[in-house]
Amino acid sequence: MSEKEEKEFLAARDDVVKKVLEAQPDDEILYDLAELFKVFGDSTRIKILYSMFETELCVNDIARLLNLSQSSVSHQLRILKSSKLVKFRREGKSIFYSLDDEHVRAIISMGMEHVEE
Amino acid sequence: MSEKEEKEFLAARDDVVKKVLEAQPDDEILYDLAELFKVFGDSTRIKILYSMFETELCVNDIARLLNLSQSSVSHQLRILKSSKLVKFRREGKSIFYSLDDEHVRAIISMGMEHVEE
DNA sequence: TTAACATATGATTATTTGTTCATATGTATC
DNA sequence: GATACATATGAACAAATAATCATATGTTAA
Repeated sequence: MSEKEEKEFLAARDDVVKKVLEAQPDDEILYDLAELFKVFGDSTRIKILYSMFETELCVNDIARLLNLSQSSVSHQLRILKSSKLVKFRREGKSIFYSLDDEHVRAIISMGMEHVEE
Repeated sequence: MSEKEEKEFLAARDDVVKKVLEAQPDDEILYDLAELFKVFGDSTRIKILYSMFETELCVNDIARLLNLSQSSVSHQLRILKSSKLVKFRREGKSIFYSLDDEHVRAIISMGMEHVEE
């Protein structure tokens, strides 16, 4: 590369960087996005989410199903709740959890497609 | 709840648990799925991925763009590479990275929709 | 209101992980 | 080959986090 070409290359890169920077969402949004994926990024939580793919389950169901302590399930459900990934309703002594919306299913399905390649 | 109702309730729950267990993918798959989302679950990596949404970038571009050290970017790109989320090509001294496939964009977009609610 | 059951939560601990610093590898130009 | 530049990598350290244990809260039925 000649010296002139070199200069042009650098200027071109600067241009690209500047444009990308303008198109980039606010840091805050990207931070929230990462936080969201972090919730999906634990195998216990993924198992819990997946078990609710077709039906609602109570805490005890999940604990037995996945061979986890009640405490552990409860802790994880709290995280899933606060990320709005699951909703719940009380019925007597039990509390039934289910996936909050179609986004959750869609995100998991997309991930599955990538993994199953 | 009468004692009989109680018994029926427990039997019904057992049934549900059994059915869910049968429908659940292998642990190995769910583990891989969690590992995949874990990669998306860091704000530095999300920023890197997002910056490549429209165009390929070299390591130095990304470092300047996101105000990160070259080393840090390189480490993260290694993780993104091994998860098959980005591909790359060499051009002279530089190495240009880009998103590997449409799944990556789709997963990020889905996440964005959830976050932006 | 007490006993029994279901779920939630706080503190502690062990593990995982992202960044930094130093250095190595790879490429082009002289 | 020597130099300069771009990227990769290994080791070490600090911060984040999931499981466990103990205990608290909430609900039902006697």
